[in-house]
Amino acid sequence: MAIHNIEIANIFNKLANLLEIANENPFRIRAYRNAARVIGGLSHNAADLVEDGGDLTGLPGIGKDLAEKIRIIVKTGELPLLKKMEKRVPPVLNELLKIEGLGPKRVQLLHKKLGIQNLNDLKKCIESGKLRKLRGFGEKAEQKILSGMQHIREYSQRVKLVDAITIERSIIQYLKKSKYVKKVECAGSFRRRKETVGDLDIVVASSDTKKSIEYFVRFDEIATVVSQGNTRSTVRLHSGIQVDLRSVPLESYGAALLYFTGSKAHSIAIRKLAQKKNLKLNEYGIYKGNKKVAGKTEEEMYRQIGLAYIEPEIREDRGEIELARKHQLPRLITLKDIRGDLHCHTNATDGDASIEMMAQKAQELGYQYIAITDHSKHLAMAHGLNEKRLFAQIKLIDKLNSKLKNIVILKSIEVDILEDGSLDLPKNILKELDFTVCSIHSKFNLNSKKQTGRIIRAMDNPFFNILAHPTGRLINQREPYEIDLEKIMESAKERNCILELNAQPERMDMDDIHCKIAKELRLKMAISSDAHSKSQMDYIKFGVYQARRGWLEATDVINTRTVSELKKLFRRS
DNA sequence: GCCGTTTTCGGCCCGACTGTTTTCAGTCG
Repeated sequence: MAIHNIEIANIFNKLANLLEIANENPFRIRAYRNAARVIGGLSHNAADLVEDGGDLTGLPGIGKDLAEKIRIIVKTGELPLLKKMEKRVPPVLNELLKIEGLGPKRVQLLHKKLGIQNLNDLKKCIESGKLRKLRGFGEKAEQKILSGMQHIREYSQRVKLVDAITIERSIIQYLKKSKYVKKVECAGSFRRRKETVGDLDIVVASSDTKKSIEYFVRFDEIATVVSQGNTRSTVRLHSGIQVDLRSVPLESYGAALLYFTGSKAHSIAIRKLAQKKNLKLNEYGIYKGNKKVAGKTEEEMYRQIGLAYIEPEIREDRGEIELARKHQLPRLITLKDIRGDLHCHTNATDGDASIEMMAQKAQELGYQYIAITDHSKHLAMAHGLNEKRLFAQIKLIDKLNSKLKNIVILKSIEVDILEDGSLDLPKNILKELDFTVCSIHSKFNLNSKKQTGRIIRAMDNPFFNILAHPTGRLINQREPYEIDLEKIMESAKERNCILELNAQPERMDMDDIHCKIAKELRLKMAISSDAHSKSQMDYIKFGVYQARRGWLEATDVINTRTVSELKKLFRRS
């Protein structure tokens, strides 16, 4: 069984937690956490690298020892040191760490002094008053732990970006009304446009940081104020999401924005870079001795440590710092580069607008073209098109095209890839289309070899153009189906096929890491809304965010091209 | 456990808030 990067990262994180509870060397613990982050953020499978006999010690923070441990995990699926630690420290203590307010030191104390092994023990100790007798615990701690125990599961899921946006908007609108707030922006993974966010990190520039915090905690969507100081505050909203607000003077705004945008890996890397140049970098600025040399803007901060400005979406320590040093960063695609949408449904199947209405929306967005891609007959529940109905739709589009001036409607279909790898409609009708979008809507549970083979066989069909939502995953709902995505990308490249970046907020399929791999393979991608209504065509922006996170430039994305360029691309031979 | 153009030993990113303490450890980001 193949070991994924995330599993290696989980093992190291678990080990780090146990070592911490066992009071081991904090720097050794940090080394494991760092390794977990590095492996978790890799764009290729560490397991493949091990199988190919590659050298892992080239990775930052991975030395001889960790490389060997990774090799053992890949070969055996487990790590002896973790087993050993689990004998020393009951692994259930790992669970206690998930309670807000409980860290390794206190969990260790609870285990040692009160013999607490699980949540139930902990609850009993609080009820019997044993807990507050412990040094360092009091009444407040009791309450915090009790409420923390209830929220372990409730808040564990990350929020989709599309949902976070509406919450962010209302916080920002509220803050902008205060006279103490000069500038405000949501930083963190929200600003990096990750597909999901854990919490919202708001950065404020203020003439009076204390007053701005006092204003913030009066926001009417707040359920509880977790902490409140002169420069920062943490709150929990009624929606369940946590919001951290940080308020700094205007001259430190850039530094605070940089610091709280992260990612953590990026922040640490640039901090180390500053240190090498004998500078100190923190959330207030860059300091040469006691003298502040930057802080007001992010541009100034980057410049001061010898880097070009790095867009938030790629601040992940995945090679961007080295390129910024050489001024060779990619010119990331923007929404303005998009000239059309290549995946849209109408009320002929499961959409809710007509072809004309969708075309009108495309014009409003400033597009040059829109492709109509309704479902094919196999998807009966969506009333998929058979040959006859598709033929009628083709005729209708021809008629509309002869009438319409500023927009071209491309004839297409989202055709099902059947279990044997054949397409759901015969070639004699597919050849009447401008191109096809092909996708899997059934038999999600085939094993990797079968599922991968199914897709590659489909690509052998000369009328196959774009593979839609390549992994089928639904964020927080459904795992990707088992496929060898890298093999599919290579096969697509060989056959002049294109992969879709599906911009539906719950799909965001492919993810950032695979977009970056596609770019490295020089494989072209299409960013598509998969809209089922006029308003959903706006989802294209989520696709652009994801593409930017995957380092894509306009040239990597086919729907930045003109109609005639596209038509040439779709002729595979 | 990692790392090195001051180092193969002795450092390791940095600061805020809370609660319980009476000067600071623990936790968090």
